[in-house]
Amino acid sequence: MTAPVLLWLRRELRLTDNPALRAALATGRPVIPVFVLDDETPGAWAPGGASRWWLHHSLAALGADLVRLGAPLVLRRGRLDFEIARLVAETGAVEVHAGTPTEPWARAAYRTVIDAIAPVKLRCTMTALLHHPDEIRTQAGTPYGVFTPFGRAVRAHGPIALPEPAPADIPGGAAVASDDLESWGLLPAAPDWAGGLRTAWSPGEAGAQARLREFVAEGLDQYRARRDLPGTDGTSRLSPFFAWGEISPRQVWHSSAACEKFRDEVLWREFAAHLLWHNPTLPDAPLRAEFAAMPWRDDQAGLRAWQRGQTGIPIVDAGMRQLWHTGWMHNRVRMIVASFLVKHLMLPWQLGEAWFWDTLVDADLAQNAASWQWVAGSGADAAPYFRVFNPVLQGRKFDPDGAYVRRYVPELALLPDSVVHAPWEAPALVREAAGIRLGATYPAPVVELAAGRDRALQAFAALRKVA
DNA sequence: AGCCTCTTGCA
DNA sequence: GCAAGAGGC
Repeated sequence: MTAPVLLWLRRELRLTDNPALRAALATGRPVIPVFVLDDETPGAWAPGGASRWWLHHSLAALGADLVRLGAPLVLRRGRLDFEIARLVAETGAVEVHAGTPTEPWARAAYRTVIDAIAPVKLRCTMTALLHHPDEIRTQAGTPYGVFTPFGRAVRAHGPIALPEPAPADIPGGAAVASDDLESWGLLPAAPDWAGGLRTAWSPGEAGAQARLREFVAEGLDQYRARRDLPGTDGTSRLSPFFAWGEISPRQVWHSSAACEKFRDEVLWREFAAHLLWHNPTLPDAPLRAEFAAMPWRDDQAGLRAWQRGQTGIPIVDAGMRQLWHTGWMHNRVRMIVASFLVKHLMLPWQLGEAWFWDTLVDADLAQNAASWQWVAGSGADAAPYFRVFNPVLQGRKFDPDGAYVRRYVPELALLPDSVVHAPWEAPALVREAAGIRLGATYPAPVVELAAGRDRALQAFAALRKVA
C-alpha cells in the first residue's frame, strides 16, 4: 500500500481554495487530514472561550465533509511537535503538508515540528493570505508601515490567483485513531453562555459560503453607504469565518470586484497580518517605543464596567453587550469602545486586547493586536494621539435613531432619539417618563467625557514631548 | 478610520 | 441663529 501524507489543518478549516490540501493531493498519495488541539504552545494566545465554541462547530462540520469525501479527520490533543511526530510514526507518512503559520508562536512551533519529524519534511503553503508577507515590500525593500501605499502595492503586484474549487473526493489512508470531539470540552457547559452565539452564527465552511453568497447578493452594493451604521446589517460578518480559515481571502477578493471599498477591508486584514509577520511582539508591546512610558491607569472597577457594558455611556455599553451576547461587535463600535478604554479610561490597550481575544468569535492574533495598537496610537499608520472618539457624537452620527443602542441596552429604549446617546443630558422629567434613574436603572457615566478626554490628551502630549 | 473652534455666508 | 468649511491640536 502507498505510504500516505498528512494534511495538518490548523487555521485553514476548509476544502474550497485550500492550497495546502491541493499540495497534499498533488502527491498522488493517500491523504490523512489531522487537527491538533494544543493549549500549551500558544501560551496566552490559546483560543479564547468564544473561539473554542466556534472551533467545536467548525471541526464538526469539517469532519462530516471529510468523511463524505473519503478521508476522515483525525483529532489529537497535545503539544504540536509531539502529536505531529507521533502521527507520522503511526501512519508511516512520508510528508506533512500544512498552511504557512503566520502567528509568531506558531512560526516558532513549526520549527520544532520540523526537527521532531525529520527526515520527513514539513511542506508549508500559504493558505491564510493573498500574498506571503515577503512578497510585498517597498522599493527600498522594507515592509510597508502605512496602509494606503501598502494597498496600492498589493493591487499593483499582479492579479490575485483564482480560488480553487473543493476536490470531489480525497483518497484516504488506513484508519487512524481519533479523539472524540465532544471530549475536548470546547463548548461551555456550566453555565452555557453560548445561546446568543448559536442564534447569531452558523460556523463551518458551508456557513461561510452561504454568508458570502448572501452578502455579495444583498449587501455588497450598499456596503459603502451602510458599513458604518451599526443599527443596520451593512457589513459582511465574514470575520469569524476568516479567523479559522473557513473561507479564503482569494475567494472573497474575487467575489467582491464590484466594491473596492469592501476590498480595502480585505487589504486591511492583509496589512495587519504582514505587520505581525514583521513585528512578532505586536500583540504584547507598543510598536512605537515611546508608548512604553505611557502612564496607564490601574482601575479594576473601570475595566469591569467596560467589560460588562456598564459604563453609563450608551454606545459603549451597547457594543460591549453585543460582544458578550453574540461574540461579535460592529467595526464602527469596536473603534468607539476601544478608544473609550484606552483614552477616556486610560487603561492599557493590552487589557482590551485580552478581553476581545476571549470573547470574540473572530479573534485573530494579527487583527486584534494591530487594531488595538491603531486605536492606542502606538501602532503602524496609527490614529494621531489627539484623535479621541467622542462616544456621544459617534453615536448620534452613526446610530442617529438609536436603534443599535435600544437593541442592546433595552433599559434606554424609551428615551427620545435626542438623548438616547446621552441620558444624563435629558431633563429629569424626560428620564422619569422613560423609567430611567441614573445610578439605579442605568449607570451614571464612569468618567465624565470632557474630563477623560482632556486627561488623555495631556498624557499623550507629554509622551510626544519626550519622544 | 476626529474633535473643536472660528469664520463665513445666508436668513 | 445656523450650517458648512478650514485649520489646529
